[in-house]
Amino acid sequence: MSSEFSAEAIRIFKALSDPTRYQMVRMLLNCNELGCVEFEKAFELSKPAMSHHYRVLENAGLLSSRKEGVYVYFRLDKERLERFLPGFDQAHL
Amino acid sequence: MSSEFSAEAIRIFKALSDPTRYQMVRMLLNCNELGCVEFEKAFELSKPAMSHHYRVLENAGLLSSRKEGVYVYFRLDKERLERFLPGFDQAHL
DNA sequence: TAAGTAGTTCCAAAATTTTAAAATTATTTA
DNA sequence: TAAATAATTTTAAAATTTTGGAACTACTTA
Repeated sequence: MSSEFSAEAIRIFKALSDPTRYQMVRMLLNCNELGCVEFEKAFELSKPAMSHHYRVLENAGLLSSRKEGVYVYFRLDKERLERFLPGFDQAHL
Repeated sequence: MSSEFSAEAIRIFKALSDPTRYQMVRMLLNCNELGCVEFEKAFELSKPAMSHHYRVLENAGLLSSRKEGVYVYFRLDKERLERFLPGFDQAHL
């Protein structure tokens, strides 16, 4: 396994090692798509804090975002999740 | 999925989110058992730093240790790893 | 028993991560 | 165009993690 893969794996583990982000990913396992509004409702954090978490997950390649007007929606890259963490969806909900 | 599980999962992701510890676990996927001597040879870190990493992995329940005389050896709890990260061994080496 | 080696614990520092206030950007609508 | 709202970026602070020196514990052996 290449060291390039390792770097990616580490970024993914780091992304999932925060309770907020771990929960966000779990929420996205159920829903096809979720918006900032939903996430901000679920976690009692400021917008900048939430924005930071979106970015960490996006940088790990786990989230993609879509803008609809003034709202932003996120999707989970389940294929990538499955590649690095096969069976995550089964084990973690 | 219980919140107790989540807390455990987070501890496991945190444990694996450090490059040294991630590599340690990968080394243990191959070897049945490895000693501090081997780990200290593999990573250019001080003994206290290595000791810290052993503890983080043990607290996550991923490592168990055995003392033989003055030497300490570690084993990976593959069952636990499989429970929280099914297929980790396949995906990560 | 004294000396030596392996590993841990204590402590403080350096580095990183998490957080939110303030300012900014982008979009909608009055 | 001006006002309002959603989200991001900048900046700085608080919190956590990583690291290693010094001191300590445990075990072996001379």
